[in-house]
Amino acid sequence: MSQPDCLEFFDEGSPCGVLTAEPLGRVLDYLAPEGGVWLGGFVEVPLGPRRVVGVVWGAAEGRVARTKLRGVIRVLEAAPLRAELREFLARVADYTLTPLPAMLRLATRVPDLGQGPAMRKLLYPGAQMPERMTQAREKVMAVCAAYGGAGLTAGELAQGAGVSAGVVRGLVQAGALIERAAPRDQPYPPLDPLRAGHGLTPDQAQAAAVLSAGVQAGRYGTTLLKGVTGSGKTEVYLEAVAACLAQGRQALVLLPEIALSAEFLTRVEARFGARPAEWHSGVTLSERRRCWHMVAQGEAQLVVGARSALFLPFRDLGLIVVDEEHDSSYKQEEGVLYNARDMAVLRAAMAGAQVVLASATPSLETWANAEAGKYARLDLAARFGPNTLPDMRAIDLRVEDLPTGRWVSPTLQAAVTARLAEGEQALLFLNRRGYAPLTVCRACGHQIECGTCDARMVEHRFLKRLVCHQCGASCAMPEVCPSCGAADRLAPVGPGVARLEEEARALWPQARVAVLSSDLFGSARALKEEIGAIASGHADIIIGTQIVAKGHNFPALTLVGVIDADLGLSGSDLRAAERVFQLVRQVSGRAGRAEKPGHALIQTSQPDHPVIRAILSGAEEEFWQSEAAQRQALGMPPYGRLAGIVISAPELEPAFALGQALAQADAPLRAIGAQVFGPAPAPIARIRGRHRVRRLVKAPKGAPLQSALTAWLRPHKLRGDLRLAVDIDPQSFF
DNA sequence: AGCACGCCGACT
DNA sequence: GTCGGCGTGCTC
Repeated sequence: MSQPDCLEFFDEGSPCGVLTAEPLGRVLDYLAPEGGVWLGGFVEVPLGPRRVVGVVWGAAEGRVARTKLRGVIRVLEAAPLRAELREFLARVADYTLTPLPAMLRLATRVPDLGQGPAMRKLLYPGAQMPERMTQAREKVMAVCAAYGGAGLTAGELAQGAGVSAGVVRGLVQAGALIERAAPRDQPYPPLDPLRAGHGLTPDQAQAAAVLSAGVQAGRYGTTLLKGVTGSGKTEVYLEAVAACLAQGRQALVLLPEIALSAEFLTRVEARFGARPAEWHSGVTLSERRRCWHMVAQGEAQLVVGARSALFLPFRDLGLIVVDEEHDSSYKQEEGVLYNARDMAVLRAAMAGAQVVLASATPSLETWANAEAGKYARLDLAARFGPNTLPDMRAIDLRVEDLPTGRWVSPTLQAAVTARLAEGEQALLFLNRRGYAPLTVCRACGHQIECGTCDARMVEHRFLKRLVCHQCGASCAMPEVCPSCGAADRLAPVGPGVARLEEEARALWPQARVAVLSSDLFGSARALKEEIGAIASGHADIIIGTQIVAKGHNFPALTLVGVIDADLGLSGSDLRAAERVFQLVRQVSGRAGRAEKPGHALIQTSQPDHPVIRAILSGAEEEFWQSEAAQRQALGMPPYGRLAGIVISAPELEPAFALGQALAQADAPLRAIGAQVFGPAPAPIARIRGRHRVRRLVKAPKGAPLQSALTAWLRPHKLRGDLRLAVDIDPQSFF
């Protein structure tokens, strides 16, 4: 074997390093199996009494004597993990301070990886009919004939005919059915990049040409594609996808809220003549397996997926589109804490791919990167000329003087009534993030909280129960106040979706009211159906949380009422202003998509707040500039670096004590000029019975934050039930 | 993560 | 005397 080959291939009996998804923290050495194994190959290895799946990660570490090594059991059929993805996982692990096994688990979340061959037996009608025909046999043959050339498994056939497996087996033996081996996972139908796309305006065509040229160059590059809803962002970046497919490379489109992809997939199908591969929590196990393997074999040209699709084993990735790049759901907040938008840029840089970050309201980080010249920037003009922003006005809640328990001001009420009279739709938007309506006793002021979390309980009128929005625990609505015993004095305070719905039904009894709230739908499918029904006019008034602000098209919608724009403005949240700006802007931009003029009414008690003023004036660049200046002065991201250290334990005491102890030896942090804040209760101070304490570390922009954190935390070994998690670039602050 | 080993309370 | 609680440690 020549020298370079030794780096890539391990001959039978030679030691190799294998990474498994077990939380061991390092690679284990095994002897290569009969026939040898390639670097990156998926293998089954013995681990203690168990057999686990792993990946040949590199040369043997050599810390265990060769004679004591156990052998690889077998090499799996899955395509080996490519160097590009292995390196990417290692880089993400380093950046997020995540153990490598956890990264491998992210990248191999596919069913049946360790299971049998990628082939299965399918049954087809045979040449002859069986000598003895029975009713059961006839049913089987009829089902088989109905599916013709497609072929069915024995199980499917038996189930489809409503007979036992024995009947099918008998027919195979009699030669009436013949078995043929077929690949378990079928390739996706080819997408045609040359199909005529949507007619683009000259503006859009030019932007598409710039993006396509970037893709054709075959190098890394990131472009901010900025344009309001309706400016044709999707059509433009689909042209970049077309250019990528035409090059024979693979493309990935990331979406924040996969529940909203029904319309999107239809648009992709219209553009390319077939549906792309999908990757998100809603797809079936077999579709998931098919997607993963086809991506690895290069048989999936385009994947549309949620953030975890970023870790699919692409063969030749040429383009990543991050749609609605500002969306906070790109930040994974549990388990491996990563930001898919930022990691998409990293992966693209490693794969020599282009990135398109699309948004009407980019995050400050992306805006600043474009400003600094690190990203290119393309601005799309609104499709219907410069005056397509809706007519936006603030409603001063200090003047309107709403009675308690009412959230729709007379001005907003009149506007909605006027829209309904025209047969148009109105949206009442609730910025509910970080905000839970309280259930308060009017007699003594007692507030009902969840038994295991610090979150307040939210009333579900329909269910007549209180539900914790943090852990999902629920309890029956108490009849009397648990504190003072007063009967019938418990009342919800603050606008929850259910309360707003009730008010809307009272104000407009003749109108059809629809509620769009993620917790009302058990599945993405149910949500998709509801959105489709609303878009086609099955509702007059839509009540929703930020779920409606994520790229959906309601043609008859001409009025948006923001119920309480103050909710996100108070408090110490770093991104509060940014988020309110984005949400209101985006949801407002939704009004008047069609020919009818749009209106946005924003209820606020701070109409002079710079954020509200920027929203109303449409002075976007000014908003970002002043926000950027503020962050820069404070040394906050993107002009400084942040990390959260979250310590959790069943009891508050030990968690807090460890938080304190961390301050004792902070030399590694001081060495890089970092400051430590806290310890303080974490954004969610208690989850599922665990108390959470957080310290925040702020470091200068260029500082080696990760290595300093590692050095700082290394001496502290966690005893008992204590857990410690590092959150690089935290998103949540309240 | 599993699954062992190992050292202290309530049972047949 | 044993069964079993889960604390600590190992897996090439």
